[in-house]
Amino acid sequence: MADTQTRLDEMIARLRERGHRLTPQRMAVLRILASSEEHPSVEQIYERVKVDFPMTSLATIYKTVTLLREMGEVLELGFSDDSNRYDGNKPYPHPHLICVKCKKIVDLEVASLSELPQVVAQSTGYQIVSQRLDFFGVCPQCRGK
Amino acid sequence: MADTQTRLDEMIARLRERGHRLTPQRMAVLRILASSEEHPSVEQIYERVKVDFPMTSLATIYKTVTLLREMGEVLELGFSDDSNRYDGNKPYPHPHLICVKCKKIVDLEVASLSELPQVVAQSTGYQIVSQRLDFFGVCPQCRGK
DNA sequence: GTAGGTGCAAATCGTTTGCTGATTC
DNA sequence: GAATCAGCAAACGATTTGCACCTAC
Repeated sequence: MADTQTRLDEMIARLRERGHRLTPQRMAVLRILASSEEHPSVEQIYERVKVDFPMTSLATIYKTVTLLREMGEVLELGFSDDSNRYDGNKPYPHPHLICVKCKKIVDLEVASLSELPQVVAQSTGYQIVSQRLDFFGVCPQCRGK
Repeated sequence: MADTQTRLDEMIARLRERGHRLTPQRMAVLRILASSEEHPSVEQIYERVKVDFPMTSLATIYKTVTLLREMGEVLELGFSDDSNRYDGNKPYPHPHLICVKCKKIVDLEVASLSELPQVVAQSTGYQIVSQRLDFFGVCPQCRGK
């Protein structure tokens, strides 16, 4: 994975290109998304931003995250029964492993998964544009309890 | 796939076992879920039930679908940005192919996908309890336009 | 007869939007 | 200085819930 600073600079550059402003609140959101491994929810980003900027509103976090999603700089993992989660490190579709107990989400590195889109496209005639590969389970930490 | 009547009888039996009643509205929902290939939304089920029972309310459909989901007799495909979709034929997790244009959802039969849970479990130490494998693309019909 | 179901309306919850005043460039 | 952004509150849309009446068993 690219290091945090590089990714942060990348996102900043993309925003500037598009003529967007870099407010302190927005910078805080970018920093969290560039550095976090745990695929935070908007609410979690909000709580962390509030430490430095207590006046920040939830709507502002939503607006920045939505903007980044539309720019393709953040991957949204939507859940119909829970808050959506966001990945600013690898903003393209990739497999995830989700703990049903602690809700932790980690990236899943399994070589055979990367060829799936082509296999599916060939065997179905669909033009594959995206994918969502989630495995739900109990993580080793939660199993121990 | 089991034929519609068999699946319908199965669901009816499971409800009876649990002491649930078979009202006309509920029967209509069961029939739709047992027979439909297209993974209908609650709203779509509602529209079809209303043809025969115009007094039916949306809440009733929701309650029946929720009951069946909790019993494990229906698979819920949740979408954070759209209505959830339901599969009463194969109520266990399996891969789907989703057309991003017409929203059609079809089952995806690719042999290599079925071994994935074990592979993931072994390589990660997680105890896999479920999965969600969705491929998004443009179906052949929509590509033609 | 009674537990469970229906229909209606109100509540919920994550997310989005409209607007006004503030701020970045 | 002007366009964009922040903050607030209200709106949204899918789903859930509370409750009074009804009906399958």
